Amino acid sequence: MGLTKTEKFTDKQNQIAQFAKVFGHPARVAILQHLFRIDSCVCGDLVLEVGLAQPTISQHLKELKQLGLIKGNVEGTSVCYCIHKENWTAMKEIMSEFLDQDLSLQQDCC
Amino acid sequence: MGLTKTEKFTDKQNQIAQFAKVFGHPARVAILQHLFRIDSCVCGDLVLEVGLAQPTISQHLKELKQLGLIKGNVEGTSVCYCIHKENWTAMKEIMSEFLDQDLSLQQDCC
DNA sequence: AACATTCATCGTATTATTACAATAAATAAA
DNA sequence: TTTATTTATTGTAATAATACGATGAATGTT
Repeated sequence: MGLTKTEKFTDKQNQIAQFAKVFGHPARVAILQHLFRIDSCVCGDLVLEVGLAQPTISQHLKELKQLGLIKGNVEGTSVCYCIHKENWTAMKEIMSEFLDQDLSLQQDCC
Repeated sequence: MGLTKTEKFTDKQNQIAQFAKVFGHPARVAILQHLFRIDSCVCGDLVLEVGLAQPTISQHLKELKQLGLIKGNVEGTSVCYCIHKENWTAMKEIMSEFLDQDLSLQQDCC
């Protein structure tokens, strides 16, 4: 069917998956890393930086924006993007809770 | 096209995306959480726990195994799965480096 | 106003992912 | 050996994701 059965899972599980999915493409990872590296906001040079076509970058930016991880600000003819600090921190909280589960209890039976 | 242009990105970026992608489905999140919760290994009751069909679970387990995040051990007619501790720790290292980028330098111009 | 620049959106081809029925493979139990 | 149990694999239908050309929208420049 190709349709994720969201209703079978908890809100938390769906939320983790949603964040993870947006990081599940190297272009979006590259975009975010670039936004972190450049301490001011950045616009269309992401196209040059990442090396994909402009509509493709725009599409990836849209997904990052929809999840709230970045903000976009129109500045004249270009658009300035940056990390959404508060939301990034909130996301990190959720992802860390998942990633940092206690391994010491694990039996490693295999 | 629908084909990720892996060659445009660094190994690190592709690796981050690959780990993130496997967490990008709530069923796999649920499977991993269950493997963490149960301090011994677990087999086919993941089907009951998660609520998807057996071939679907088997497919998700395969992906987690291929990335090295879980191990599977045949025990009689059933298979015992558990977290691969070392690889999980290594993955966490890589993901943390990405998630924990320094926000304090960010200008928040938008 | 006319043109240029930058980004978003639309349309669409291609590939990937998800889910499951059917079936095979492997082992245990009778 | 036959039967049951458990998991993996195969095949396939349906949906999602990726990428980009073409085009539109918005603003700046001349």
